[in-house]
Amino acid sequence: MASSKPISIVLVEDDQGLAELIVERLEQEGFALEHRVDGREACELILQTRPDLVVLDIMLPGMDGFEVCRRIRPAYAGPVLILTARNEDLDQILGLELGADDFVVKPVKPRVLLARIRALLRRAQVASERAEASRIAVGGLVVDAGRREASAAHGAIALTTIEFDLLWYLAQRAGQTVSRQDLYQQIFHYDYDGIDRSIDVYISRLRQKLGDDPASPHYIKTVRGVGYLLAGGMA
Amino acid sequence: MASSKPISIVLVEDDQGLAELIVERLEQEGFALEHRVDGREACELILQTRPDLVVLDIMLPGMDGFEVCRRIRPAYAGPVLILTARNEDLDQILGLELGADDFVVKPVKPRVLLARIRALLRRAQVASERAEASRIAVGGLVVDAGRREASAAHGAIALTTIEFDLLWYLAQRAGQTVSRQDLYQQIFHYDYDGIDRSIDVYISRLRQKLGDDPASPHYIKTVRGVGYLLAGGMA
DNA sequence: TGTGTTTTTTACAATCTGTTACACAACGCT
DNA sequence: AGCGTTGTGTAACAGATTGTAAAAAACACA
Repeated sequence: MASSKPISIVLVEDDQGLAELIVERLEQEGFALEHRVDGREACELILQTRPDLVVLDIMLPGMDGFEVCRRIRPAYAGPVLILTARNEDLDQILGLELGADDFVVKPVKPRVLLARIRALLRRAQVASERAEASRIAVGGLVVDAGRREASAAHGAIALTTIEFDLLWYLAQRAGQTVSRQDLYQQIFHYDYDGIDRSIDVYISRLRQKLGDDPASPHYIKTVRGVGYLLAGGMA
Repeated sequence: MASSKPISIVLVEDDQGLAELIVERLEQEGFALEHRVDGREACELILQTRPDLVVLDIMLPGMDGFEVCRRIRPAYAGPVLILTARNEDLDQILGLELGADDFVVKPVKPRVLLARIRALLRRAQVASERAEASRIAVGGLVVDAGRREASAAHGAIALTTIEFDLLWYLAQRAGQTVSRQDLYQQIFHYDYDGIDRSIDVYISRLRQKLGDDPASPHYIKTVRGVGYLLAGGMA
């Protein structure tokens, strides 16, 4: 646990007494704390410094916690822990799906908060070790490995296991042609016999689900004699 | 949670005779004991395995009990019971505030030790129900181990024992595919025979309660040929 | 003991996978 | 352009896997 750089946490809380209590305890535990009272300032700080975790009070002057969460979420992937005074807020937190990872109801005991923080950090650790990236965006298409689904402008698209694996593999190599052999190896884990047409069938089904016309495809292009390629890349 | 799993205790004690006595008696009571003589080794073991309780002698070769306590405390939140030979040590224990939760003066009678252990575990239980990561928020869903229920935008959802255990296990691994085998092992505590369909039935009921459509599920996705996955991860 | 709930089993329906067949498109050659 | 050859798209089907209703068994509790 004792790594070179201390774990950084941004605390957004307008109650000075509580904030001090929390800061003191967490620093004592070896975390590097930054404390902000104002929501707008906090947003900036979070987006600039990318802390390992954010602790966010809902009731704030200027910009409330919900808004802060919404604002940082697109660009900040770390865990967010919400502090809330009233139980009623839970409905909102859930309803808004604003991407909080946990929440603690006030009054907060430092020990409780600490335990939650540790749990979140552990989860985040696991999540970040697990993959290069769990989400790839390419040409208006988002492929999400955590949810095993793709999203286009229309909305989420449910994919079967093989469909997803295929698309994921293509997405990781967006912009380059991927051979049938490669795809076959990847999907079935043994060599391509040169006869099997199943890859073509899955591609066909994928195109159907993505709303792609094979004659002039938006996403999955055919490379005759070789394989396929997912449009995108930065070429 | 898993009431079937035995309570784990790490004993750090260099007196072999006493150690054996304690180990024997506690194992007889159904606890899972790990015994270490060396302080440094003990530290490692504790931090790695996170036992439910630690019994720690003060007089140790290598690293003394005080030091062990200080070292593990930042990362280990469970109860620590100190064994001490001399009455004088009490001052130190109390004065240093090193975070021990109770202490027993040698010579130790196993019956006394047992009673203290039980008392500590009871206390820790209460504390952990409030504090420990007994709740996981993932993609608009909150799974609460304290209440053994889930909440979505609609509100709280009552779950049966198995339904909850299943969901909890999945929630802890949100974003990863979990095999049927794994789930079966976790729920029934013996190996999957490859025929039993009960996991599928529970998943079905969970989806029903969560309001999830299996054809394009929001929460629990099917990974054909393998198992299931709860959509999520961080961010 | 009776009543309501949860667990487990079973059977059948729905969906997904992998194959094949055939239609069509692209290419090469004359 | 005409023709054969090769490659790709996809409908259709059989087998495998998963979804779920329903019945039976086990359990909980008044």
